[in-house]
Amino acid sequence: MKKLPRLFYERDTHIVAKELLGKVLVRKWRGKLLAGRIWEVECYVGENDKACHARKGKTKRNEVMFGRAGHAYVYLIYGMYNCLNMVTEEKDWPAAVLIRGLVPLAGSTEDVLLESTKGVRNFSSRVPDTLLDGPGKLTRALHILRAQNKEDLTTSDKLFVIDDGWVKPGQIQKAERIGVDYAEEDAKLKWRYFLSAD
DNA sequence: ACGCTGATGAAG
DNA sequence: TTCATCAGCGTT
Repeated sequence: MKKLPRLFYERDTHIVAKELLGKVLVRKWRGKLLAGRIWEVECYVGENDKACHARKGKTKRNEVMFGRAGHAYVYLIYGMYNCLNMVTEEKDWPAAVLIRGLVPLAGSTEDVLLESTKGVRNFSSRVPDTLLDGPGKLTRALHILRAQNKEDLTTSDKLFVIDDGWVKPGQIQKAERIGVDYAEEDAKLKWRYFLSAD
């Protein structure tokens, strides 16, 4: 199965976001394969988006968003959690898709995920269904840290996305982004996309 | 509803 | 150098 190519990411952020739903995020860590199906995402688009980290221009933290599409943007939030984004669109147009939720894949993957989270601080929840249902939780479970910032998802063997041919059930749902109350009128934009439970 | 936690960027 | 602010999570 092939990694999604550069051209997949080098498009309108909303198209990339919606097409990422149902794809499989793969992380290789210490010889283990950790994976989940992407279920919920959010768009952050350009310097005019008041919720986007690039709203005040390029900084050391967000510079990867200004680069080529297909790279990972990983940052620390609330001093405790890492968030994973996929950089989209053309160079110098800062935009990305935040990965908010995954569904563990059936079979051994769940066991591997559980095994990989043993001993991780604050990891009291051991139920697979609740392991990956938040942007900070999924990075914790897949061991995605700021060391993975700027990783090239189109060439990396440690972090990438594949299309396994799975077909989405029903329609893509749409809602306001979470936790962006500070973004004034942009807080109301329905730029969160997710699949409904089946 | 709140505490945890520390990088970030803006102010001084 | 200090300070308020966070794209969250878990427990009350």
